[in-house]
Amino acid sequence: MARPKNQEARRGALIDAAGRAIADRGMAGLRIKDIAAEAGVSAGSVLYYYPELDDLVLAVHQEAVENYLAARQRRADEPDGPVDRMRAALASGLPSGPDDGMHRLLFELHGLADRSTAHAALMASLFAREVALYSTLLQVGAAAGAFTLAAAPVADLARNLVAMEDGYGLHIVARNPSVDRDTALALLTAHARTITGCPGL
Amino acid sequence: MARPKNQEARRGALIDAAGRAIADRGMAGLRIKDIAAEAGVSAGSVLYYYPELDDLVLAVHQEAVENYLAARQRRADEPDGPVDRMRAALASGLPSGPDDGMHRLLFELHGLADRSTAHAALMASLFAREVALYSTLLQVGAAAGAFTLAAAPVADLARNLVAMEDGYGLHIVARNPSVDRDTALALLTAHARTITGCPGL
DNA sequence: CCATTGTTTGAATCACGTATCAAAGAACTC
DNA sequence: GAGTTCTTTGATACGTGATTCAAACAATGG
Repeated sequence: MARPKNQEARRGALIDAAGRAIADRGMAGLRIKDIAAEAGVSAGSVLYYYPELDDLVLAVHQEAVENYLAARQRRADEPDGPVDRMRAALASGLPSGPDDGMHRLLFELHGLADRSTAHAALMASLFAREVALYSTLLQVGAAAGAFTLAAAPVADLARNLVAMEDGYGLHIVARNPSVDRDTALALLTAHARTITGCPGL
Repeated sequence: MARPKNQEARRGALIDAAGRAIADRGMAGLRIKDIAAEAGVSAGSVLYYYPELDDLVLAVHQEAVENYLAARQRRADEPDGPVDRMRAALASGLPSGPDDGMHRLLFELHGLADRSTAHAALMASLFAREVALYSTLLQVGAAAGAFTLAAAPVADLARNLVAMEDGYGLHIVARNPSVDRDTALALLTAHARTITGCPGL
């Protein structure tokens, strides 16, 4: 036998390539040759590793969710103290601008959820984990005395934060001229200040 | 000469048909024959009225924005008193469920905004007018003494409401199992209670 | 009821992307 | 370096949807 090589690495490269292709052509305009070009191989090779294109897209979604979540967690863990951590978390949830690849990708994939339970599950998991992230931050901040939480379940406050984030993210990525990242962040932060009663945010 | 007939009506019918087709096949899967079938005509007829399919889609978007906004305004104007009006407004902003055609349509069209300035303008206009709707309600409620607004520009409070609404709407339409309409409405209402200081909401 | 012009259709054509496949190439074993 | 298997490619076949178009079909004016 022979050729035990790096199938795993190739798959990974294709996943990355497909992610880029989706982010800048959109799901609607996605062509196999774009993925191939992005990965620097021929169209045939893409099919060799992913005879079913849907599997590739699903892999892209999985990767994207994990990477995005890991990056947010990392950024939120970086600073010291609940206040700065909350600030970091808020900042990490909005696209850097209309061309933020990760957010573009996630919103595109998001759109598959209503017709695919697998994608719906990924989207739901992303949401749940973002909620968990905020829940923890709120809880810790309250315990440390930095936040005075409104009289509502922490999980509810967290869900509202994530929903607002998603809403603004959508508008930023869609190039709504009246919603740029900076104003969105300011508004989101203002909301966070309200629910935490923490003027330092 | 002859045949002065109802070109206008035909166009309208096609716009409706296209709207339905988009809502249930998605932009990605949109085929001219689906629109034709939905309108009960042949594919050729669709092209006869809209040689450029993009024009039809744009018309659909315009119609959708106007109709949606008009419906919201109507529902919000119906009750008496600022509190009930606010409640109606909040209820009118979320999809009735994952199959709410209007919301499905709007989110699909929303996705075109990043590659088309015309669509972006429509989306921005929708956002702005929803913000205006909430701004007015908040202002009136405050003037009437029903609301005690948080110390922030009314427009900012309104934008946050719309953003949260959009975020939840997205999840509902995408069939996130942990976000159904009823919980979303409860959470949105809780937020509205917080910023208005109005327990009656 | 004929002429004119707007409308509709279905068939034929075109364009483009996916899927198939045989042949060439590369890595590894012995 | 011969043999074997995995990998890659480019050419080709296939399918689907968009587009074109000539012919049939109405409605209206005279």
